[in-house]
Amino acid sequence: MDNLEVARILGEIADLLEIKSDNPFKIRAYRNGAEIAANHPHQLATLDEASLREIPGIGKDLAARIREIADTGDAAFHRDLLAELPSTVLDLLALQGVGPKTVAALYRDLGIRTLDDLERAAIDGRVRSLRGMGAKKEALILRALEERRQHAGRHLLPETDEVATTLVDYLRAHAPGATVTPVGSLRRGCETCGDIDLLAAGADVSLMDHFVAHPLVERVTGRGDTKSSVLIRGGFQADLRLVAPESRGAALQYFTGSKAHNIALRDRAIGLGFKLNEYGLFRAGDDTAPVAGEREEDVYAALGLDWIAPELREMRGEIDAAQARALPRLLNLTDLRGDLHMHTTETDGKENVLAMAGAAREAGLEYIAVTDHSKSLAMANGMDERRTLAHAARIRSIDAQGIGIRLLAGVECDIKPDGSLDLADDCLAALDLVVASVHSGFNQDHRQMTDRLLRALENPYVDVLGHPTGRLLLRRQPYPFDVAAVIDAAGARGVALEINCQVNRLDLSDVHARLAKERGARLVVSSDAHSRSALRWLRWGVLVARRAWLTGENVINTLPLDVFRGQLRRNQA
DNA sequence: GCCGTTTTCGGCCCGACTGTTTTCAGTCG
Repeated sequence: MDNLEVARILGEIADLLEIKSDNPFKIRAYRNGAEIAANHPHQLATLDEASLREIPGIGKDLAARIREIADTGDAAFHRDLLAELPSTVLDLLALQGVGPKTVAALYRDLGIRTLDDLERAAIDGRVRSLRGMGAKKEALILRALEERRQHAGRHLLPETDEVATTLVDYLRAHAPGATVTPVGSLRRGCETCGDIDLLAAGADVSLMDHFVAHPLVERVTGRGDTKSSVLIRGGFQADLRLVAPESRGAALQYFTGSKAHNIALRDRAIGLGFKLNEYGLFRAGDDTAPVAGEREEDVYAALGLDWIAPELREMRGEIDAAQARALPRLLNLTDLRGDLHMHTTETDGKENVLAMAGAAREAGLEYIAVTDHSKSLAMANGMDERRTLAHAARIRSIDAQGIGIRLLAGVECDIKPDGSLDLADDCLAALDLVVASVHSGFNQDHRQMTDRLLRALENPYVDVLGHPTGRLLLRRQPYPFDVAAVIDAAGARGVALEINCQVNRLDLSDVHARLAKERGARLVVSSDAHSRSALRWLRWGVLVARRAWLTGENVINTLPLDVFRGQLRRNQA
């Protein structure tokens, strides 16, 4: 019983209570409990009730529920709720614009239990018969259903990584002599993954028996000696492929993809008188002795190419660059010296400045900017000018104590709908760094949103444009605006563009970040952490940066603090 | 459901936006 499963059940309880219009604070307690479980560094299932109760936010009831889940796999309270409401209504809740009240009304008055039920009702015009619903709401629901369809079956990268890691560890334990590696979109670092592809080289066929018997496996959809497919709880498909050790490199290459990259590579092989498949690179007409196959590097080398990092294998020019020996030296996580976007208990973060600084120091960072929210974000307890300056004074006073990491006093300042900033210029000027972000008014049209962002960039105290496109992966498209124009304006004014590492944002995307690099804009990779554990997310932003062909030189928070400060827009001549 | 304690009860981040209204309910963040 891992923490994620505990979190899933607590989260479902919260959702079900919400649909039932139960006490909002009780709902919050369960939701908070789910978040605690998902982010707790230790296995909750190994803690007794007294130890669980020591965790802030876990009281008598939640401790008992977590113990029950750990011991029995579920909680009676959860089962009772599911007896009142079918679990399929939880799918409705995931639709953009559909909340618990709507779900409750749909279920109670129209008997809608599933997404299919809802789609039929919306098409038939039955949804508008409900109090408070009209034609627009119906259209909204149909659009949300369509968006969901586009994303169906895909999962966020970290979620996929977590399940894959569980499977890989398990397979390695059952095949100690073999090498087991995640391949496919996960190895390429794609922002979302459709399935989990695993490669085992040098394992006995019996590994397949272990694979299909894994406790997370819900259904076995294919079972062979070299390839098996299963459905994993949580909606993942996972494939395991077995190859001989001498084919490991070729198989890694083949199963990592992308498809387009592989087609181009095989085409190149043919042109050079070879044949490339998952078993090796062979001279045409001779399948017996491979030219390369054990090491992936050798496959590329035999084709006259430098080894290409998996993140680049998307047919975006990597083969030409590899042939020209001109591939970039990609950014590494250890290159990052600073993190420029994080929140504390001053607004909606979970930890105080000192705790966040300590976690960043432990993560090996040399400096951080503390950037709590500005006043427009009332739900996050955003700061007005007075609080912003007082907070900055506290941050600087902690910094002055010398705590082994340097602190910058910043703010994440809202960009208002007209493009003005949420805090007065003299306040922004008094800080070390300002991240400016859009958090509301997403429904402006292309022209309005472009003007809004361009106007924000004109403010001389804006140093970084935070999560520039506002997208939420698998949930919300970027707001419409002229991305190239905004990138150009940022580049011209010396404003850095953020790669936000929140796992459902990853914003800028790889494609836009690469555009930014090509247009000469500078970038930063920032965690947007609201808790200590979220600093780990920097890893995902680095993957985006790598997929964007970024090197350390393109990302200014790789610089030592004194040099970095000179690169901030506010400190430029 | 959790928390604190001068309080074992009473408080718990709440404003913007939308679509439905005729003064508000629901959703989002």
